[in-house]
Amino acid sequence: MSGACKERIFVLFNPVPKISDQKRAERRQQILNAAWTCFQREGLHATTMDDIIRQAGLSAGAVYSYFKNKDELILAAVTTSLSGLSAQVVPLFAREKPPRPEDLVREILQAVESFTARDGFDLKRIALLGWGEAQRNEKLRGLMRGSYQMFRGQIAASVQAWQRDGVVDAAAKADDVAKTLLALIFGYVVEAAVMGDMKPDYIASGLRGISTSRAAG
Amino acid sequence: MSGACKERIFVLFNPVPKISDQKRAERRQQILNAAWTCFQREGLHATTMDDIIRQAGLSAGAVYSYFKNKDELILAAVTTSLSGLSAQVVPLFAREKPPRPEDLVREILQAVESFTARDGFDLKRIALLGWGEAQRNEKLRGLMRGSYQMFRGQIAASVQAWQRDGVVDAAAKADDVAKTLLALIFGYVVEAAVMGDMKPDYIASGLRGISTSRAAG
Amino acid sequence: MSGACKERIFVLFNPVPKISDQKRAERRQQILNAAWTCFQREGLHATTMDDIIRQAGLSAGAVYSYFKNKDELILAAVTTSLSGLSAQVVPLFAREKPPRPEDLVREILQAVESFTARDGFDLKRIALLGWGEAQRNEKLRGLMRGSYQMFRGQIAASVQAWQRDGVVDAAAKADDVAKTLLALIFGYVVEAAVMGDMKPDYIASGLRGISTSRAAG
Amino acid sequence: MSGACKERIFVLFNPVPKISDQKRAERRQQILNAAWTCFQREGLHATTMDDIIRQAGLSAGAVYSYFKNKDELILAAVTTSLSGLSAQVVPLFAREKPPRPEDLVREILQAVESFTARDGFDLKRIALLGWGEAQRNEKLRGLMRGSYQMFRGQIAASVQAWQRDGVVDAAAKADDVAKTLLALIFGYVVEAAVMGDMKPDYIASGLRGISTSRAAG
DNA sequence: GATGAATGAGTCTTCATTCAT
DNA sequence: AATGAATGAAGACTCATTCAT
Repeated sequence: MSGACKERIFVLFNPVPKISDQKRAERRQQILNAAWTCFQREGLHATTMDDIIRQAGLSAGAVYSYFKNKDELILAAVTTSLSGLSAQVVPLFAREKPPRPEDLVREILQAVESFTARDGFDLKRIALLGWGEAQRNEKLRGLMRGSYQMFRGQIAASVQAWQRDGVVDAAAKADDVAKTLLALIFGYVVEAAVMGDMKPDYIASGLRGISTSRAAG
Repeated sequence: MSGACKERIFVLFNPVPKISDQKRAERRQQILNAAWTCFQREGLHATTMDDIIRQAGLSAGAVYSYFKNKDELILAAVTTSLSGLSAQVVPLFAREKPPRPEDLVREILQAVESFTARDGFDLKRIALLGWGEAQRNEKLRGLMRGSYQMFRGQIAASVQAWQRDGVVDAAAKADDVAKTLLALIFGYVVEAAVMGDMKPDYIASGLRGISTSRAAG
Repeated sequence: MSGACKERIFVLFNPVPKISDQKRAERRQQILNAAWTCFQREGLHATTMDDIIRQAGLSAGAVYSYFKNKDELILAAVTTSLSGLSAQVVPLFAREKPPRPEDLVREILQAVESFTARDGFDLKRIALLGWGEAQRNEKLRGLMRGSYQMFRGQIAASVQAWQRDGVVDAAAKADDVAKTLLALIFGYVVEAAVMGDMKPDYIASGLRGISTSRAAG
Repeated sequence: MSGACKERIFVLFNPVPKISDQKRAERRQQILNAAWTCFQREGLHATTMDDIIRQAGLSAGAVYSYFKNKDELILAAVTTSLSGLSAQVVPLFAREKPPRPEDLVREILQAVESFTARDGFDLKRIALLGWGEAQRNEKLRGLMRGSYQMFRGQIAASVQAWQRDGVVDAAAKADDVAKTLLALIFGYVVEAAVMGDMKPDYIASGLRGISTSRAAG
């Protein structure tokens, strides 16, 4: 046995070929991108693992080394888009004083738009699919509720600030207003996905229209 | 007794075994109910035909004699719930003068609730799944857009009435307000399905809260 | 109970509606025609009972009252065409003296053509399918062999007549010649069905060509 | 020993699991053999994919990775046997001078026999089934016609050689003779498959018998 | 670590046949 | 006798996942 050969064998048994953490993260993201592309095109369950594998340009084994099974990939695809969106929205609530309701909503929707518009597809559709999936997937539902609960809380805080400033009726229940604004945001996502003719400005404009005048008939 | 006799003769000369139209309609509805139950429990594509067949208590062949294939059953399940809902909502717009925005929205949401609450399940979930499916099913998307377009038009007409009465800013674009209110309705469905803690009143209350006071900071 | 009613009931239990034998035979033929049409279009096993039922313009029950099951219908369709063909060909052998080989073959092929050309389809195709089916259906194979055995015998008798007249080499084995001529007839059916450019005259002409001259190279 | 070492390193850098082309071809042939066995036993459409899968000793998925669907497998089974047979027959026409008609026919039939006799079954039956299938399968019919057209052309060339040598009447139409000889070959296949008592020699003998003597009655 | 061929349980759908009316 | 709705076993095909190389 020659020295050169020994070296080689050493290489064989040494865990050197380990991919760097960064490389791993990139690969994972590559798979998630492929999954998003396929999911938004075909839906969560009508997409096959093979669709995703081919879209990612990897081998089956490779994909399965990043995600244990399809359910986990679905979960990751939905929650990642959820958390990514949260990350975009959170800073909007960090300001000392929130802008007027219609402006806050517009900013949130713009954040949604800027985060969801991927090259070639639209993450809003993933949200839509995710909501449907949450009906049957307890884990996802739990994650989702937690995330939205937090979001609602932040909106409610803004509402209270508005109430202090007289922008919103002090007698209103802040929680109801928060639920209403969250519905507006969710509804925007649906309407944009289904009808296709939506822009954040329309909602801002509509919201201003409703809340401006106030004489009873 | 000639009655019994007549019956027999009727049988003799009438090659009957054709099922009555009413019976057919009932059977169809029975299958649709089974499909709704399964779909809202498992999602559109994760539900198997066998699930539906067993839930309906029929044979495979029987189900397939009412719906050509799974896609058609999905289409029927979604569009039927869509049109059923329309039927509930349309009368609300038939009145000479619409109630105030928050009241109209509350009534619409109540109609949604009363239509969607089936024994044991909730058609709002079907709507959610239907929106997701519309992303990949052109026919469904077309049907859905037509239906919602009409709905929007009716809301816009109410908005114009409100503008005449000074309830809504006359300078607002009625279409934007209509889009906003539709978003609110869609969003309510999502939030109710995902979070589970919604009632029409919350939205009515929240909407009133937003629109009452009006002094800038 | 009125008298009229009794009469009616009498009618009910009396086996009057019995269809006449002739009517029955006509119905049977109607079904066979439908089966032939479907079989030659789609093949024996790719044809469904429903195809035949619809083609015959009858109900499932009606068809099943004439043929116990699909296998029996296949058997009847093939053997009927077989025996029908036999009936056409037999008279050709009844003459005291057979015409020359090429003429006998031509006549047989013409009989095949005239029997098989139905309006809109071609029973030669049924023969083709029948031969294939005989590979797996013992009963059909037995029937077929018997029929062809008899046919061969009649050809062999003609061959012996030819040999007495010096038209065929007296040293030849009559059975071999008979087998050869039968092959020619079968082959014509195949070639006509597959290639589509065949006429009895071509075979007669070819046969004459082969058998005329006789100098070795 | 560095040999073992080299091997390992080769494995390390070469992402192999792709099956070799030869292995693939073998697998394909294994499936085709299984299909032939099943088809000739049960017919094309009465054979189930499961029959073939079990006969091949493979899994469903494996078979489907070689043939897209049943129709493609049928097509491949028939055309492969067609082209395999062609390959056997073509050399017989490559000689400068064709043997006498009965000898050429005998040689062709012997080639048919030697090619079609597989261990345990007989490809002639596949030909029979293929002819039936060609009635309903346009693609197969096209392939088949092309192949037989070419075959006919080669026979016609032999006929012309015979005519130059005075073996066949110079006045005969070479095409008719070719069609006749092709019919003889097809018919042999049918008669052998259906009656079971055929040998190439019988046809050769019969053909000689017909063509030897020539005095009219 | 990486590959992609192989597996086989599971899915959709058809269709021969029956039988209540 | 006649009908055609209903049955459900069986067939074609897919696809998530594994594992030998």
